[in-house]
Amino acid sequence: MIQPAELVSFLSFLQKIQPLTPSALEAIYSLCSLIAVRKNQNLQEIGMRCKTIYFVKEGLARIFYLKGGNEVTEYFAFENDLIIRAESLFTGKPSLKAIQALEDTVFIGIPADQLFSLFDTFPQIERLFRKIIEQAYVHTVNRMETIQFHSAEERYAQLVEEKPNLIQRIPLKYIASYLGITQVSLSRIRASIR
Amino acid sequence: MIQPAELVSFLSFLQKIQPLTPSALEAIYSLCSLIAVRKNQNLQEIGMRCKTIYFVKEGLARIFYLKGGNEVTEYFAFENDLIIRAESLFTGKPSLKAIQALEDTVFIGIPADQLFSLFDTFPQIERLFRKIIEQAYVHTVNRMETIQFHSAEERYAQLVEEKPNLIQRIPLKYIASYLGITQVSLSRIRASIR
DNA sequence: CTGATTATTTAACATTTGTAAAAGGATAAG
DNA sequence: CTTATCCTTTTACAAATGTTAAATAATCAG
Repeated sequence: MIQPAELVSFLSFLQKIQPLTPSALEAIYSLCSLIAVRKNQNLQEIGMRCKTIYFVKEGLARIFYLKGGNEVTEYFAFENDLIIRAESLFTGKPSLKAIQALEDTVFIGIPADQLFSLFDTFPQIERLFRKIIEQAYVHTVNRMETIQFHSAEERYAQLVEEKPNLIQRIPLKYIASYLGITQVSLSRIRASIR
Repeated sequence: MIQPAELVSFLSFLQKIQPLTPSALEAIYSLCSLIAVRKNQNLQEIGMRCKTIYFVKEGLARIFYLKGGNEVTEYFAFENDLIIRAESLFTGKPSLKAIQALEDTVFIGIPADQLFSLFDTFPQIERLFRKIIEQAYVHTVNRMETIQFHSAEERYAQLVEEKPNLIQRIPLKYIASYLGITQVSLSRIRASIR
C-alpha cells in the first residue's frame, strides 16, 4: 500500500494547476502506483502502446526514439515533471519512443484509461487534464520556435540558463540530440564558449 | 443575423471531434460571428491579447511573427482549419504573433472567454476543446520532430506531398520561413529537385 | 500597354553543422 | 592498480545553409 506521504508532491503539483475536491483527489490517489527504475534502465520500451501517465517523484528520465540507428532525445523530465508520450496516448498507436531513467528514479504512474474514465464523474479532473495539455502545448510551440530560429549555440546557452543542473546530470550526447545537433558539434560549441 | 447554413461546415467540423447535443450546439452557434478580411490584411495585429478562436470558413491565412526584422510564418490555415494563437490565449499575455489573410478570407470567430464559460454548463464542450488541444499538441510534437531531424529538402518534399496546393497558393518567402530556412535556400532546393 | 513594384532565381562567398577517425579523459570491474 | 569500456574532445574535410547583391520573372496600378 502506498503511503499518502509518498504522493504529496504529486497531488500538490496537480492542485496547483486545478484545485480538486477531496473526493476527486481520492479518486486520483487510488489510481497511483510507484515504480522504481534503476539508472539506464527503460521504464517503457519502444513499440509499446502508451497507456500510462507518469510523474517523476525522484530522479531524472528522458523520452527518446531511434532515428537512423541513433538515439534522439525528445524530452528530459526532472523531479516533479510529468512524462507523457502524447503521440501514443492520444492516438492509440504504438509509441515509437522509450522512457529511460537517467538516474535511479521513482515514477508515479496512473493508468490513462482509468484516469480518463473519471472524467464523466469528475469534470474537474477533465479540466485539470485539459490545463495540463494546454501547458504542454504552449511549451512545445515555444520549443519549436527556439529550434527553428535560433542557432545551436544560442539553444545551448538558453538551455544552460534555464536548467543549469542539467549539464551536470546528463551526458553530453543526450543533450546534443535534444538540441538537434551532433555530439561533435556541441563539443565544438562548448570549446568556443570557453 | 448569421444564417445557420453559414456555419454548417464549422459545426460539423466540431461534431466530428466530439458529438454535441442540440443545446450545446445552439450555445456555440450563438457565440459565432463572421469576419471577412481582404487579401494581405491582418485579422489580428501583433501585440494584441488573443481572446478569440478562429476557424477559416473560406480562404487562407497564416500566423506570423517578427524575428530580427524578418517575418517568420508559424502556421498556415486553410479552409476548415482552426486558427488559435495558443501562446496568448492560454497564458493571457499579449500575442507576439499576427493573423494575416493570404487570400480574401472569411473567418468564424468565437470569443474565448464566452466559450470557456460554457464549460461548466456543458462538460461536453470542455471535452471538445480538450480533444482539439490534444490534436494540436500531437501535431506540434510531430512537426517539431520533422524540423529537428530532417533536412530542409526533406521538409519541403514532405510539405509538397501533404499539401500540394499550398505551393500554388502561398508565396515562396512565406513557405521558406515556415520550413525554417531562407528564401534563397528554398529556391536552391527547388532548383536542385528539377 | 507601360512602368513600377514585388517575387523568385542565380551567383559568389562565408559560416555553420555534419561525418569519420583518432586521441585524450573519466569511470567501473576485476 | 590495471584494464576495459564509455564519454568527450579534437582534427580534417565535406555538405548544407546563410548572407549579400544582382539578374530575371511575375504582378499590379495607372
